[in-house]
Amino acid sequence: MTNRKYKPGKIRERNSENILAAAEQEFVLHGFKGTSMQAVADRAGVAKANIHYYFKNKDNLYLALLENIIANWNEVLADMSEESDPADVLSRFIRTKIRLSYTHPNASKIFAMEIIQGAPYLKSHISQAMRQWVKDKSTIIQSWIDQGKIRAIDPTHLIFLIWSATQHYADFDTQVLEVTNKRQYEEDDIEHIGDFLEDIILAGCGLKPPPKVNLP
Amino acid sequence: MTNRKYKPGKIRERNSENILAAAEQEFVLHGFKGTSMQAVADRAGVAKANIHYYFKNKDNLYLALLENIIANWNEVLADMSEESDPADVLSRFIRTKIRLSYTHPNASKIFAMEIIQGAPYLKSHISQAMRQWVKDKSTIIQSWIDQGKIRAIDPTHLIFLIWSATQHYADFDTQVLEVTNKRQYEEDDIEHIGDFLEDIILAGCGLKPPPKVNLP
DNA sequence: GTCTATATCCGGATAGAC
DNA sequence: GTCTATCCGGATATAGAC
Repeated sequence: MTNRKYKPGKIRERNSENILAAAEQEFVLHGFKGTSMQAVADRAGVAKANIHYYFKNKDNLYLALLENIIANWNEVLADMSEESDPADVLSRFIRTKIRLSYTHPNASKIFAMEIIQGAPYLKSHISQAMRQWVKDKSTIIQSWIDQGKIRAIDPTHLIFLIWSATQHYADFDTQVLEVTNKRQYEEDDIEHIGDFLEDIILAGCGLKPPPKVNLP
Repeated sequence: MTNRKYKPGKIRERNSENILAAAEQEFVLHGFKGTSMQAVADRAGVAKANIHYYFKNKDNLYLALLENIIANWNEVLADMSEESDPADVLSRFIRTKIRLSYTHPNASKIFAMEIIQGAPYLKSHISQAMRQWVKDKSTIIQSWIDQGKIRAIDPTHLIFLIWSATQHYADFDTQVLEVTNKRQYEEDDIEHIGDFLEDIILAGCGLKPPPKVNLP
């Protein structure tokens, strides 16, 4: 029954968030088709019919999750420009994405599975908003190359490289943790991974001092 | 009915391969739970009951696919040693994996989804065979560092970097192709991606001539 | 070896009492 | 807003004729 004494809108909000959190877990573990509304309901602690009350159907529930995920990523690199310092921008790009993988691993995984399966729900978003985003950022990186600020490398593939290298730690955490024999990531690991990727990618772009190695 | 005149064993083999190929497609498109035996049967052009005759149940069919996939990867880097030339080994590693992503994208995708969902069927393989593989290769890379052949970087994370950067083009091909506005990869694309990744990663390891960039 | 038919169960979705 | 009961389609798996 509705507890009218305590802010009516808050109940809806709290239930809605519980359901979304439960759905996130289930979709990661079993995929879209493999997730049952019953399992989501059990995990969220509500009756199955209530999920339909809040989200109409399974598609809508899934889409609500995807929208949350995309919204979170729109802040990344919002402020980069042709005048920016490349080393600074790339460093922040890498570290922001690594931190997102650490704080929102499930979001990254759901997005990954959606793309791997052919992006049935996100294809239009990718070919529009995301393509434009990559185009904009690539243009700025190209301008850095033209200014001699960084080495001549393909800007689009540089973006793909940073995406893949950082998301790997969220999407494949099971593999990374098993191989490195850890139970979960610690703050130190995140720091170390950020250092490693910044070091090797900035060096790859010619943004680090010359290496101390005997070249052939 | 069995056509006894023409090599009885071959029929079993051909059907088995058809079913595996069809299952690969379906598992990629819909995930493990989302794939129906009926859909696999239709795609393979056999009756549903025959799949159970050949593979007993859905789990076995999936496991047969996973074993094929893993067997394919065991050739990679089989011959690297402490005496090898790092630039040569890393270059071949990168290009072999890119080519595998090009020739067997579905294998990569099924493996990726399995890991993302927590590796329910492969966890033991990862914590045993795969962990040992990474340990062995990391030891060799570390010896290169000790010999001054390459810059001091974390060997394990270098392996993760190459894995993630190369597999990205198979697993996220939908995203890559939509963003770059192509319908499918061409030979030239594979060449270009190989060049890009070899260039930036070898430079990151200090295996390329000093960059022509104004350092701060 | 291959097919049809069927047993058995579980999924999403909704009706309707409270 | 929340719950129980239920509809109905579709899933895995198997039995048994051919």
